[in-house]
Amino acid sequence: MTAPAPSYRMLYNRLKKEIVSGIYKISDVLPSENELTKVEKIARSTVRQALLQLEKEGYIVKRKGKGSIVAANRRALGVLNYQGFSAAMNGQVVSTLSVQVPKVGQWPDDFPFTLSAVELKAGCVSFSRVRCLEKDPVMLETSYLPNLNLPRFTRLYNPQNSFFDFLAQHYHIEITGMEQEIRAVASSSMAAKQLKLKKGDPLVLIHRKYQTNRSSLFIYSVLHCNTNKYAMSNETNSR
Amino acid sequence: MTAPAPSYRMLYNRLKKEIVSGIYKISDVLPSENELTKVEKIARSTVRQALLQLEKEGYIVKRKGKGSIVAANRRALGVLNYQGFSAAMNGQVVSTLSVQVPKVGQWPDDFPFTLSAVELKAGCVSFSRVRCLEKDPVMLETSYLPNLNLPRFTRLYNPQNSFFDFLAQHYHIEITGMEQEIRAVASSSMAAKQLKLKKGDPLVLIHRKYQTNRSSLFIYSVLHCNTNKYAMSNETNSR
DNA sequence: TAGTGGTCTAGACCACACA
DNA sequence: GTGTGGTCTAGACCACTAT
Repeated sequence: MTAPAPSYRMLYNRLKKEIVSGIYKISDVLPSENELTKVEKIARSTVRQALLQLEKEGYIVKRKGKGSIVAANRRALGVLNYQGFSAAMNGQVVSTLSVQVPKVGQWPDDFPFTLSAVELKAGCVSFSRVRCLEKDPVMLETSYLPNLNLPRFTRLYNPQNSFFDFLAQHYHIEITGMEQEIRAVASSSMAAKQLKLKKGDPLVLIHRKYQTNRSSLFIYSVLHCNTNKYAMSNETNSR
Repeated sequence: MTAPAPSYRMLYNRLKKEIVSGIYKISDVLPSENELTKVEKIARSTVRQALLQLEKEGYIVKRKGKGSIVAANRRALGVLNYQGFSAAMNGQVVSTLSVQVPKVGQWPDDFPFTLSAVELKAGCVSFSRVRCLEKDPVMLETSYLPNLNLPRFTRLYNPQNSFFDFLAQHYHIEITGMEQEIRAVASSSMAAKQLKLKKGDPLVLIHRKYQTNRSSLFIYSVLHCNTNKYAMSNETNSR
């Protein structure tokens, strides 16, 4: 059903795992491109494709003459992550609280994305979590996905664990892209409560739509972010 | 002094210019990779490097079996752009107001980035502009750069025009990367006035540091964004 | 001087879109 | 079937970093 992962993707996954799990630590240097070329028995441009993806997502920075240096281990795909991860990494205090366990229901009436007829008919599985950095709640995340070809999801998934890792292990679903919209809003009483803010305090509100390797499966997230203490940051490079 | 641009970069610049200037319009299909390979007399992977950069910045989307399709013409490098560009593009109502013309002075005391001794000593050139979409002010942008090897900048540069284009044409300075921090804040009276908001309304505040092809030259921007009508958006893809 | 990442070539086979 | 972008190979020369 799902296509076999291309080899650059497999190398990317392996390296990402080794960074996140701490086998490579911050400021460590990854094996060089030539080294990986030899060991993995793949062409250098394929190695570079994997490293470019890791760089794009902020796991490594590449320095000419030096190598690929581990930067931080992000949780989020793509663009926005929490600044201050190095501090968080020293203290290791990153935690996740479950606010609403996965439940099956209808899509919200005010759902901020347009849904296909198939998605609408399938109904919706949703769950909410609060992410904390150094015990400060910084993000309230509600995730939505269509109730479609995901047997036993609500029973098997524990929101304390990585959602994307779970999807990969149980259903061979991989995230291949994302689009998002970012706004500043006054916090609702619900969000304010979870993030320990006063109602009306400014929040960054992010709507995300993730693409996956199942071409018609999309995953949606709504994020409320308290940026008082930790800003969101990212980096892009052209060459 | 400045190195000659690599050929993928030259193709990237040419295509970007042709998209921004309207030679290619939204939903037009660019010449195929094979076509560009022939015409430009460069290898396909070099063509792909240029197109990948355009895709990363949102100028095009690539579709297997179809081609590279023009998406929108962004003003900003990299990550965040204003949603609703298609609407803006139909009406063509994108305008820039000069709030503060370029002036030489000291760096602000509360400057949000750490500066090198050289930058500090050189002093600072700054200017402010308001960007409007459909006559709605959506962004107040203040740009800062060190007063260093940029002869006659304050006399020559007109803030109505593209800053990056000006840097490229007069000094051969190209933007090669960017990092940014994003926060939600309550608007100051100054920002509220320029963006036609009430003081205290939520704003997206962005601090940006741009890298250039001059290895020790950085350009800084502080953006206040009104996201009531137009959200900021972006897209990332892994494959 | 040796090793690194950056750029580039000239091919190849594949899955997908479309007529 | 033809053309598209996606993946991949096996080389090459360069600029930069470190010793």
